[in-house]
Amino acid sequence: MGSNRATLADVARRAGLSKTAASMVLNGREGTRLSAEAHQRVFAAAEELGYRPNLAARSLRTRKTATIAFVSDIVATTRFAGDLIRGALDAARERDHVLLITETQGDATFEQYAIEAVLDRQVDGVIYAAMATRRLTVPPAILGGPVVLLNATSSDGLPSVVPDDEGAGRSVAAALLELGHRDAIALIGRNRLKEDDPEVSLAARARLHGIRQALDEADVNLLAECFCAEWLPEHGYAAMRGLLNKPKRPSAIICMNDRLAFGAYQALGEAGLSVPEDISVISFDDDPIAAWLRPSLATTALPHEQMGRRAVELLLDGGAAEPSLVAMPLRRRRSLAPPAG
Amino acid sequence: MGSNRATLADVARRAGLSKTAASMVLNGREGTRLSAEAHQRVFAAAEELGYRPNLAARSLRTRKTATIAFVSDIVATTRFAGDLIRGALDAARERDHVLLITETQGDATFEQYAIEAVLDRQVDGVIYAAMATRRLTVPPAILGGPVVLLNATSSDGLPSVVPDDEGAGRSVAAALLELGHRDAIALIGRNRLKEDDPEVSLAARARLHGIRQALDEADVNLLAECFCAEWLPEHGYAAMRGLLNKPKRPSAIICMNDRLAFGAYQALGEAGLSVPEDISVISFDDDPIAAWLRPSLATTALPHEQMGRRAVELLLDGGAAEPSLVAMPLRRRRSLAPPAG
DNA sequence: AGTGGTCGCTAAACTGATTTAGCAGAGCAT
DNA sequence: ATGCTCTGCTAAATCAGTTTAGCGACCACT
Repeated sequence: MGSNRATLADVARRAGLSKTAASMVLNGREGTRLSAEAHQRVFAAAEELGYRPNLAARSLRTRKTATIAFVSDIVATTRFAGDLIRGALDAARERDHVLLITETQGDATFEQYAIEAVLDRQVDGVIYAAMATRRLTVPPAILGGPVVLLNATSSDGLPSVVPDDEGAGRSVAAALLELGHRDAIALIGRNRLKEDDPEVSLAARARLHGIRQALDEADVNLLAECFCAEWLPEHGYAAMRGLLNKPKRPSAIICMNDRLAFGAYQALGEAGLSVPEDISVISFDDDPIAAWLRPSLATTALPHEQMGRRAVELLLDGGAAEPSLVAMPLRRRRSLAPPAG
Repeated sequence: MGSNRATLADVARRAGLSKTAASMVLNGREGTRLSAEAHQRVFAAAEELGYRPNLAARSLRTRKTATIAFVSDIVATTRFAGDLIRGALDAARERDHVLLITETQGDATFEQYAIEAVLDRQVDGVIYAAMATRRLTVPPAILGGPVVLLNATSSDGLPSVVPDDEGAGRSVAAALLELGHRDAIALIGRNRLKEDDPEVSLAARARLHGIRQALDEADVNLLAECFCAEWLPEHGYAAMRGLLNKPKRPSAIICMNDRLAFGAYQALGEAGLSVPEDISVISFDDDPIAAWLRPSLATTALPHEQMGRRAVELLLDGGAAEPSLVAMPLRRRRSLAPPAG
């Protein structure tokens, strides 16, 4: 692609100057003593020839490629990935960079390949992204240059970007307390594995912690806590059915994510109960289905686009090594109401 | 990143040979007359030094970068995008290529920028992808090299990859006919704009055509056809309510996509009707929600991963200029049953 | 002895930029 | 006239590969 493009030498020749002069003018180098007229001639020549520098040649010399690698474990299985990438893409464009994307699929061989591929291309930095917020170990090979962890933390003291799940937990609990819910709040989605193993999830523990903190402050205890093997609709459905079989019916449900809430809605619908008149529901993530549900589901949004953007900013503009928390905004929707009379 | 890496000159020196020899051996050039022993020494030296070629230097000379640009309008933000990208990523890796991703957001300025950015980086080819299957005009700037259209066609006679929506329409109708549905099949999701303007959508027209074709062959007419301004749950909900208000209740519903079907489910649930005992539902796309619904929704899957893969294959291995259709497999799920006796 | 061919290998050019080191000429002071 | 600085610019090296052209040694044949 893009053969027969004008080179710097062409520009210099047309301007009647040397390559050196042309290079300096086009790069806006300060402290050079080229005349105003020389500047004019170079700019004019570049313009006329439609000159665009050959970045391969430039980066051979400068070791900069204006390219960032976005290495992730699994892009495809979650549709949140798109927003992460989009945020990164936007921020990269603003800084005149592009994104080289690779996926490891959690496979060591693929990871090895992905890392070699990006290092061979001399990227200026690596964003190492995880699809589930978790702690991980960064492959040593990429530590030679700038690295930012996205949706993950590590023990290497690298800058990282993660959502503020604990804050989200507090918001969620506060939203219910505010409406007057107190002693009949149930929680769906406890999960030992996710809560105890930071390499599986950091979100579960943080969300739970935030919820507990806000409830404790108001001196409120949870009515019930349901454990779920996974955070999928079918588990939310089963948990909700279980709750409805108990003597005391909850006035509000907190689901650990929107898919669980979706399942809970199904169980409530079958039981002939209506949201929010009979039971309020609130959850986490702001999955697209949250807005599609009837009634629309109140939730706290994972700020993926902002996170992607922040990661690029940290990488290129530099930033502290401690984790950078991105707020999860509360989306108040129709699934919330004060407890029934 | 990756400074102090061994260079070809280092390898050559260690092997006691010239750069030329080392280059030829490592590239497996045929017709060269280097001794077996020279080969050994070069390979050993490269291995020992952990040599990896500097791709910037190589591509400066060869004008190949082993990099493909993935330029899309707003693909990266939709939940299907992940699969498109993943398929492309996999196929690219198999051929030792990587993907440079940019997004135009349908904005001419961004598109200009994206195209310059990838051309400046001397990519070996461009995959130009659209979020909605449609006809579009390719920016002339990228026509200098290989281009493949993904989820789109154009009048430029470029190779392209699109889903077989017409075939999917036939499968959907056939699935219902097979179960015995005949005179009470309703369609939700007619839309003039999508059907008539190929720059908006190619899917609507093709799906409709496929459905009609299969029904005509069986000499069956649609009971009703509902027009929807958009293909979102709320529109499916409204359309379904409208259908239930009519004297003759349909035995089966075809929705033009899963989001419409989701809305239809909501209306059916409120009306106290059950799927599939009272009404069968089938649709298009295989959105993740299709499997989460209760009962799970039968649908035809958009083969995004395969499409992404095919696009890379066409680009690198060459292929015919006519559109390459990728089959949309039917997912038989619980929302289908014979019409109620 | 001279010629031609093959074998195994290398020197040097080349890709297109950036960057270092330095040159020619003008102006000024001594 | 000499030395000095300043101005405005350029030659050449450099980055790390690929590729072209060709060299010296050895052998066979006339």
